[in-house]
Amino acid sequence: MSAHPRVRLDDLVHQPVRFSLLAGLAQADELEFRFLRDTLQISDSLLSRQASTLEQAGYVAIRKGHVGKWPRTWLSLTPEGRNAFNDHLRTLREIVESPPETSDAPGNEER
Amino acid sequence: MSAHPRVRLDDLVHQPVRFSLLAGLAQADELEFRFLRDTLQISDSLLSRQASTLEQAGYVAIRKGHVGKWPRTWLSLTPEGRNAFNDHLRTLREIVESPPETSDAPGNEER
DNA sequence: AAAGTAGTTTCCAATTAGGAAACTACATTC
DNA sequence: GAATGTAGTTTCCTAATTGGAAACTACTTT
Repeated sequence: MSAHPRVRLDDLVHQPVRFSLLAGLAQADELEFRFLRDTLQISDSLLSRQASTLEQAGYVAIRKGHVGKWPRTWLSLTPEGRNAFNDHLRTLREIVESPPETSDAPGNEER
Repeated sequence: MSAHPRVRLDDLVHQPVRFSLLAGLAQADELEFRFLRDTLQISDSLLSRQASTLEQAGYVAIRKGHVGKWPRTWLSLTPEGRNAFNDHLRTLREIVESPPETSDAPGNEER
């Protein structure tokens, strides 16, 4: 018996804040920390930690630079991050679309 | 400033076990408790609790009956459950598809 | 010196997930 | 009629997660 597709869902990707963050990055080369914080409507501390989490997982790259003299941080998706995100979307679709197996193989008669 | 679609995600729907359960029910009129337990590969206790959670939320109907003399339980989606699930899918797509707002409205100049 | 920018880290409370074990209620078997 | 099996349900418990607040770092401007 094969595993239910659910078990292939990536918790790191599934969590709504991170899912939205990755979805944003999947459509832009790079996004600013503050832009993400504002559009996702979360605190600095939360974004900072979620970004670190995703960076540690190898899903997101964090680039530090300056605009004028001010520090600034940009996030982008790594290739692995893009794969993880796309795989996750595929799995979600699979869960939504695959009909429940009627399992009328031998050995499943009513009792 | 309008809310990010993420905030419209329904936690009750989003959680992977419940998401998969609802996805299954969305494609079948009714499914047996044991069938769901086996295909989702979870313990009886977990399915029992998730089913109750979804029932209390009004998303799932639980029907008790007998097959021969043995008790049996079937789950089905209520209309509200179907709406909640479909809304959730719409929101997921919206998050995935809506490009990050470049927000070049006045007042967003570089510093 | 004080206040502001741009985050980061620590702290904390609240919630959740999920298995194990115990329990209910009825049916069958020895 | 005592033990065992079916079909769940409830209670117990541990581990992990979520997310804001507050404190902190480091540099800049007033």
